[in-house]
Amino acid sequence: MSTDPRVSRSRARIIEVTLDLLATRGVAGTSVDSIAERSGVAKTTIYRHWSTKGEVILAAIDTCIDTPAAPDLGSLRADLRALIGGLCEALAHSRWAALLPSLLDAALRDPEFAEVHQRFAATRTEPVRRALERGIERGELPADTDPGELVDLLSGAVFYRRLLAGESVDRAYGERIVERVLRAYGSH
Amino acid sequence: MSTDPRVSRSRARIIEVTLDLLATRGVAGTSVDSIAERSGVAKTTIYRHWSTKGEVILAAIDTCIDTPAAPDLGSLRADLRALIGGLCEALAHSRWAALLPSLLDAALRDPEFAEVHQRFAATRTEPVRRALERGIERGELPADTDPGELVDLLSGAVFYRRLLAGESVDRAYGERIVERVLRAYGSH
DNA sequence: TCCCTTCACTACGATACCGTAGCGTAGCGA
DNA sequence: TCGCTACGCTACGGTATCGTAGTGAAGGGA
Repeated sequence: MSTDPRVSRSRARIIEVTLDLLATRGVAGTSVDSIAERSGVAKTTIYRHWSTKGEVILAAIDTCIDTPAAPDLGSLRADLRALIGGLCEALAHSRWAALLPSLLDAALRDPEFAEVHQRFAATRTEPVRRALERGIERGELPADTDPGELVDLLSGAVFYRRLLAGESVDRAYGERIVERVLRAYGSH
Repeated sequence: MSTDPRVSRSRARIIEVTLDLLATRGVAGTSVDSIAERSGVAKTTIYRHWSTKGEVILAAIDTCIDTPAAPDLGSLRADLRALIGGLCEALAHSRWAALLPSLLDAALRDPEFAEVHQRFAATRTEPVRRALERGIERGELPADTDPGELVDLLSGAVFYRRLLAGESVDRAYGERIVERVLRAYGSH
């Protein structure tokens, strides 16, 4: 009952090429024909595995979700430096970052894409939220701190710089942002 | 040498409908045929005014650029509250906000769209930068303050909340962010 | 009034794309 | 070895889209 190696090979090639095309041409610019051509997998085979273009693309994007390493390092500062620094690196190098603008756009008009984006965002935000709550419990942050606002400030700066301003971000930048934001909450 | 009223009428209708379509269907989903159909202006007429679909869309987007009111209110806090509050309102209600994700995506692959987005971003950030420089001169901010970092934090939080998290932003939220960020720079 | 511009309309040609059908082949597992 | 499954290939039908051509009507300015 194990999977036919031909199946997994086809699927892998299709997903791989689809991700490449998504990164360079975006969701709207990625066609099934181009996936077939670039992957060497016949178009009919693609439709044997997924019944619709949208499903292929969603399946490909789904493979990009990477849970950020979220260790409990014992202090809010250390946790945030690790998390936001990691976010910067992901935004600079990961596949997800390359197709994020396209995903964002698609999510506006298609609930299925919206759901995938939602899942991405949650995966990224959740560890930050947990670190913040630990910080509140430890007294590193005021008890009435709004975690959402902090997430907006931390993640926002990084995303803004990368997506809106079009500049690069690295771990050092992320750590600078963490230091600055912590100061706004009285953490020294 | 004044313009034929028929010309300006056609142009206005085309731009108007194009903006509507861009907001609902995005850049990729907006076709010349649909613009013609919805506007009542013949497709041939559209091509009399612009030689390419891309030019029509760029012309439409161009009309969305609105320079934010940038008064010198005498204090950094007042200036930022006005500017970031205005940004929140623009993100919540303006046409530009509705087509921003699509523009962002298009800018990744087309230098013409990138240039338009660049102009948008500059129009928005420039007044903030100037307010920050005035704040540094007045001593409301440390002399070695990096204005870019502040812009990232202020605008970033707002954009992140609206575009990435998909929640709404209003003037009150913007002002909260301003207060929080100012605290990080020792302004009380 | 009269001429010139702009317009709407229909009809194209060309291309790209989606999703399907049929057929013969090659690889997998028993 | 042998049957079954997945595959590649070619060829469709249907639709959407871009951009162009030609014609006749309507609106604007002198």
